[in-house]
Amino acid sequence: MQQIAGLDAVVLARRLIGARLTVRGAGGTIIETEAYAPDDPASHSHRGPTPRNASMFGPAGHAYVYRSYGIHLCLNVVATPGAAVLIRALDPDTGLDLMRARRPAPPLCSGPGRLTQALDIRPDDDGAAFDGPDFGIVLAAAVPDLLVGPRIGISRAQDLPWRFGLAGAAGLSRPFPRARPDR
DNA sequence: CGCTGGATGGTCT
DNA sequence: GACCATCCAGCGC
Repeated sequence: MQQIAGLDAVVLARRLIGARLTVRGAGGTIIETEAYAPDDPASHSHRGPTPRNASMFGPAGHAYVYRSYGIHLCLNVVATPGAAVLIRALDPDTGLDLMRARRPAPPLCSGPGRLTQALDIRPDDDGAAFDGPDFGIVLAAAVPDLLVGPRIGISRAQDLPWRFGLAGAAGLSRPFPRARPDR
């Protein structure tokens, strides 16, 4: 995808807030992301390429899909080699019936595991292009007000403020500690 | 509200 | 054998 190719993971994580994500006819507005960098101890790419994280070292603008806690899948957008952005929450507005059928109990898309279930992300989506037939991303026309905070659910590099949210959005996976918008 | 523990499986030490 | 980029139900306040 031309607009996001080559962007640093932190820059991309910020730019994806407010963007529109669609997967096979379902989707909505991205309201929460996290950045993972190559030299980042919390990143799967930290120790170099492996079979699991191979797509993190593949083309930018493609998906990195991995299984989390043996149960859930998580969806990332590859940034630079070894760097990716985790999509943590969506404000769903398209294909709501599809999503509700896949996830009977709300919330639909508040959390990385929940949104992959609602969007019917599958393990073989790993490596798929976001400008391909199944996935689409359209960046926001204007830069929205962002919330910034530490990443969720990690045990290392907990101090890095690499979690981003859309200010005022309902449906964040968790509140941001910091009350004030970043800009 | 908050906290705790179980589910569940691949990856890495 | 340990460790998770998670979610949910159950319990106590």
